[in-house]
Amino acid sequence: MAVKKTLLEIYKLLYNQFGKQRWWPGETPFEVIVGAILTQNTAWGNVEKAIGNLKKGGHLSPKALYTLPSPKLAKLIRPSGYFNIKAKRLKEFMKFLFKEYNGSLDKMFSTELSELRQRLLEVKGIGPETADSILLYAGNYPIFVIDAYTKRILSRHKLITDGIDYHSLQRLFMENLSQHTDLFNEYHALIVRVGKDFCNTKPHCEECPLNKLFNK
DNA sequence: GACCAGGCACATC
DNA sequence: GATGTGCATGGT
Repeated sequence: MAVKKTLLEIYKLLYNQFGKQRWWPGETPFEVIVGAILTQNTAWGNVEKAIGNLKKGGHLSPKALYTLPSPKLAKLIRPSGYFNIKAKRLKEFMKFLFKEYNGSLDKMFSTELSELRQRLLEVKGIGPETADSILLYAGNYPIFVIDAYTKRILSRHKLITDGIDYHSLQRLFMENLSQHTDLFNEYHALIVRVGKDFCNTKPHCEECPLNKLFNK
């Protein structure tokens, strides 16, 4: 199986089509983390509104968010949906950050990759995708993020079976690509890009640029 | 008005 | 261990 070749071809095609994505859309590592939690099963546009509210109120820093009362937080992030549960999840992360690293992202991100990943997964509300988004896009660790688009696109083009689990798919990418943060960063961003533009819920997309690779 | 979005935890079988 | 369900807003 020429998986390695295929994955690289997909990357090149997407890169030529869309160019550099320069992800994550967020100004600071902390904003990336907040965005990663808020975007769970939610359209990014709604997340931007929520983040805008936090920014406007001066709450978008570890200390500020740590001390912000949950009900107030929930109200501010209302546009991102699931606001009660997400307020709780953000608070869980803040408790973790302050308890384990004294509120310092630098300290947190000086932890070794697999250890930090495991610890993040122990925080209630942080699952595999959120943890990996935080690690890759806020912490610059070389880890590949899998999301709904990744599964949908590969499955539409019959490269994977539908029920594949997160870590199997993550292994597929990571074992067949060079372990570079920049590559993982761009690749996932490009997948989201082509996903948003072409591979949405409408069953088939004739215009999908990836059709070129897989004899339609 | 239905359907969906860059998940996750928890209940139930 | 697999499958189902609640969480909620805003855009198409």
